[in-house]
Amino acid sequence: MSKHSSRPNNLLLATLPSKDYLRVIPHLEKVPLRVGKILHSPGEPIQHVYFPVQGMVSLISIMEDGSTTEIALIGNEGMIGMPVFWGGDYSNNCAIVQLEGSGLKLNAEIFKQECSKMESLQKRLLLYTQALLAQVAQNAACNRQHTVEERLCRWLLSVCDCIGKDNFPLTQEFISQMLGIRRSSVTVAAGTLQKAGLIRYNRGNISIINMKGLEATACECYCVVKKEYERLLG
Amino acid sequence: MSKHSSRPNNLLLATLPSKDYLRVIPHLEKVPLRVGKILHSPGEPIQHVYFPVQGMVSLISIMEDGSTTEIALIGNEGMIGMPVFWGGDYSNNCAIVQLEGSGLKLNAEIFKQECSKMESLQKRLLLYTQALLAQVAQNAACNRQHTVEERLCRWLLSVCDCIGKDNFPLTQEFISQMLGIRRSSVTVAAGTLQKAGLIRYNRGNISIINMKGLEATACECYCVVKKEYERLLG
DNA sequence: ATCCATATGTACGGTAGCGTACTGATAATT
DNA sequence: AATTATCAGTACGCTACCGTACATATGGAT
Repeated sequence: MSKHSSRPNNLLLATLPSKDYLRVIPHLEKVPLRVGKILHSPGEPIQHVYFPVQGMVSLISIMEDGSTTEIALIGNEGMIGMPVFWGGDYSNNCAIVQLEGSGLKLNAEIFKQECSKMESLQKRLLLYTQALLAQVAQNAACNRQHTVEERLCRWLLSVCDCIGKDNFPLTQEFISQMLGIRRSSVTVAAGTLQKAGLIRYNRGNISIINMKGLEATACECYCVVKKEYERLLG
Repeated sequence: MSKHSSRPNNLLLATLPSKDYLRVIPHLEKVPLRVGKILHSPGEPIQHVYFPVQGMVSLISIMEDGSTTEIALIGNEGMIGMPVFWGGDYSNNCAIVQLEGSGLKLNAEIFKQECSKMESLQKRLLLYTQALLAQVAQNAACNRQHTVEERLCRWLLSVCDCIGKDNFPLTQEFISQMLGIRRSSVTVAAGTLQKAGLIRYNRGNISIINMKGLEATACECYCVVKKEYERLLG
């Protein structure tokens, strides 16, 4: 295997120039990302940043009454702990692992030090910031304008892109918390999609059967965000 | 008047160290911000960035069907044209002036050049980025979880903070487009608030009468975002 | 094989907000 | 003063989704 292909499959890191890449790597620790693990909590200074390699992490907002809404969905194209980069140390959101995987962990202080010396990483993270914001902004509008079924389709497609598989273990309860809706609303919408032959549901396992069909049923937001990620992060 | 007090009342610029501040100022052009003026359009490279001094600018998302949703609300604490700073050159959103005012205009290329040489400005804009994202994220969750009346209260309070006055000219039609709802839904909600003695409405003019009462009726999102702005931008 | 926890399906009244349409009020224009 | 355009109030049927509750299915533990 070439030196290049031995790079971790996190796209932010993978595109660093060799010089900078070699500089970060000794500080990175490969860790498993287990479902339910909270990578940072609202209001608490972030101790470590993570570069996901596999799996999926959700950024969620939790209201006073406990209701949850997904703000953004992050996979191996991104980084967890951006407030460290921005300088605010923490945020009001919660980063939680939704699909098993692994990532590269880095102490926040070391990250700050190294980042300040690496223009390539800064540039990359600025672009990633814009992509992330595009996603969050689209969510804000989508939550206001689109139906449960449209949003569910969009979300399933996003998950699919995020982990690069067309089947994944997720309960309807889980999904309902991401979409900020009732569990039984998910059941109904998922049932419709299943009858239409777009997905198959099996006790906590979803398979995407007809990707094109899902895209047609999803709201425009899926494509809008996907294109923007491609434009910004290539 | 001291040299300091002659600084423009844009908080991002106002807090720069003197050295850097003096460096930017010759490039800034004071311009009026007239209602309806579009400062940048979706998908089009941003030519100028703006530092609002007075007035209010909305960042809005426009769907394929023409429906609009406000993503963020920006006043003299912020900057318009952040994609230039992030490196993506443009975004999918539209920046439009909602309340008359003025601002400082700066060519995007010059901004990039100067910004790359000024660490103080970069740091400040990174913190502002986090604040902006906090606002957008809260909107995403708020749009999902809260009622029209709660959101209207929140929005009115935000406008109030943004321009520092308790009365402002805004039609219900306008507000409905910001909140992503029908005009007549605004009428009903505003009517309730008026009967409760919290606001007064007069043919395109809103006065806030009972600020505390409005806060009590608004959702938590108002305070959450306000506190985060204070924490990050002090 | 049985039990149990977990996951999913279904039902039903309730309601917030929509789409649409029409009326009434106020300011600007002639 | 009369006309017009803009803005706000009201009404009404409709729909998507909620809150809640209960029934059913399924895989893992005993």
